Amino acid sequence: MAVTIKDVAKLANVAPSTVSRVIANNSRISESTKQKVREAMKQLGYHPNFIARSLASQSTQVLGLVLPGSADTFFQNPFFPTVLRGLSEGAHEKQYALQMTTGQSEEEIYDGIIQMVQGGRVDGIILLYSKVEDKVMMYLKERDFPFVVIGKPFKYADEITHVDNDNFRATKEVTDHLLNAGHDRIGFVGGDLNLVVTVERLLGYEKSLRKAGIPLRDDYIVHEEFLREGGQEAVKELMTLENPPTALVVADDLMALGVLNTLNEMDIRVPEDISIISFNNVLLAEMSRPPLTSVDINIFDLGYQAARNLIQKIEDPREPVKRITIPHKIVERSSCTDVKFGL
Amino acid sequence: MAVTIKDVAKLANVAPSTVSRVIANNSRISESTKQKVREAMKQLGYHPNFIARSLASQSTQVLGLVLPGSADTFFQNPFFPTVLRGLSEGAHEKQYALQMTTGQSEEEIYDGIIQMVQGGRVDGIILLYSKVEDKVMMYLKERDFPFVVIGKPFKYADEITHVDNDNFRATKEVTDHLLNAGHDRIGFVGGDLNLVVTVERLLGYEKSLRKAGIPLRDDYIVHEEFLREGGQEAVKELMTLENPPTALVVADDLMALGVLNTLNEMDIRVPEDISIISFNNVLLAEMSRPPLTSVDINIFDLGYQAARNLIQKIEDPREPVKRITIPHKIVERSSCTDVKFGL
DNA sequence: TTGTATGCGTTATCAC
DNA sequence: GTGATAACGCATACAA
Repeated sequence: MAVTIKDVAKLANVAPSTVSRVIANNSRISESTKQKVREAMKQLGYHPNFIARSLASQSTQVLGLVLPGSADTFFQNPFFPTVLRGLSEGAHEKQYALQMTTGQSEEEIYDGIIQMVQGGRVDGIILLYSKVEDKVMMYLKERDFPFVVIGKPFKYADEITHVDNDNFRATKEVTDHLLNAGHDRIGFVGGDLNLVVTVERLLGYEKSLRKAGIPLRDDYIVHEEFLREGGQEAVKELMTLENPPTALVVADDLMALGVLNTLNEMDIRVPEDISIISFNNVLLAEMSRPPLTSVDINIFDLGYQAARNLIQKIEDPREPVKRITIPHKIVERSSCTDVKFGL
Repeated sequence: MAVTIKDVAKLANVAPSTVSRVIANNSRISESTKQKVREAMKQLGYHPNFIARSLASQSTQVLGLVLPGSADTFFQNPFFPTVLRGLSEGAHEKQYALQMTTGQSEEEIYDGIIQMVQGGRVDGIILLYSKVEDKVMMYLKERDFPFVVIGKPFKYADEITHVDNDNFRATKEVTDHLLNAGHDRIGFVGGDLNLVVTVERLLGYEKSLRKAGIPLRDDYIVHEEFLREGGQEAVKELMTLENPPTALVVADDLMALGVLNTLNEMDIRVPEDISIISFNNVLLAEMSRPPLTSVDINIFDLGYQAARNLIQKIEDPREPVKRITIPHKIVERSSCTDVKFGL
């Protein structure tokens, strides 16, 4: 087997417990023995066994990641890698590792979480999504297990620590932005209505229009998976209305890319014929034609803060419930323009 | 504390070891006691403690993931989520979890690996890249720790289990394809030369040309990070040569998207003025304008097979070293065309 | 078929 | 300051 704390103890002529204290850098150990023990560790190439340590200390230094059930599509979205990078950095800073489970069905995923939690595999959990009805969230909440949500919990938002943008306000600002540019026929292309983020964005859009005294039109609102398939149809319908919109608020850059392609096929020019503004500001937004005006929601920070706050909560259970709001910012590119001619 | 094997034993009126055997579904336990024990487990809401189990059985059911040092850019590439999905599915099928470590520097990453391995956190490791000189790989090889490489190891390729495409052949085919379409001025836009995949692809490209009797031109070969920044410059230089290429082999869809944008700015039309063929066939290839002809390398399978083969090796150490080659396929879209006019 | 006893490699609670 | 020793929760060799 590998070299253990006992081997080190023997070589250094001390008790195993002393070695353990040296590892923890306990202050009541004399510098001289610390040196002696460390020397022995180096000599033997000792590395502490995390599993044993976890068992004894009842903590694993691992954070569990829960991906949405539709992981296949979630993985496709550039949102994922970026938030993961943020999580990864936040975790790494505090010496935590990240662990993921996945499953084909909601049920499998749920079981995976239970195993993670009850099996003691992780010290805390990060939910990478927020659904309208979520079993997992309720389970964790009831068990009082440390977790944070990226996004806004549908229920009990003030009882659950979460990291989110102010999506309502962001979408309102974006819609105002279009309004100010002279648009008054503004459509909304959103994603899955089971996701809280979609709902929030839709509400912000509606709020803006309502405030401007513009009546909401159901046929201006479309919801699709971000993948191209369905999007095509929806956009075509939207644009063949009698009075099609002159501007579109699109919930996601990837969706916007699909919209862009459909419009291109229909020979509708962006931004001359229609303005588009989307969300997330991923690399794609920069690389599309035309480059997309997009709301930068600081995806990296969403992950980074989620990790940090979870770790705080793990290390001090008295840490209060928090809502961390990550700022957003509209990044202007070339997919939006003022209305130049009366319509 | 949580409910343990002892509590279950007590309730079911058996010894703890019997409960343990029921969990393992040991065949020498009578059906009746199995039922009895399972009933008790259900009643108490028992879940086995993975940490304790890991310590006792010296196995964690966790696979470690090692990302390339430049994780920031790696994360951006759609390759990553897809391979992760494959890994995730392969692991999940056999009830393994995935764990990642990251670090800012090569040194930090290396330390992370050591901790994973020596700390007993994982049963095996998957290297998500293959660099020309790699400390981590050498470390794992020397220690004889179970691991697989996604990509082709630069050294000892026949002593290290790895999952890869035949990138040499694929690039040769692709170049042949352009040759057959009448192109004879074909450029190559590749990525980081420290990555084995880049080298392999470059060699395939050269082989094809050499075989066709076309002299290699240094000024037709360009290497850039896939991110747009540098790519712009390189492509501009390439296209302002006296006799610019009429076709480009691009190492990656994301790079190709950058190339497409640069060409668009220069008013060079694809495929009318220049043909482009790239690799990976990620979602982007489909959504770009024009849609890219791209080599589908079955990224998902790379991950899936890597996970499966690693698990095999973990569960049976006598498993021989293997080289798994994942097939590729050219997916024709609209970025390539025959040379119609003499040049 | 089932029970007993020991070990997995640490941490932590006592003593001294 | 340092050393025994008992957990931590489970698996398994050995008995019965």
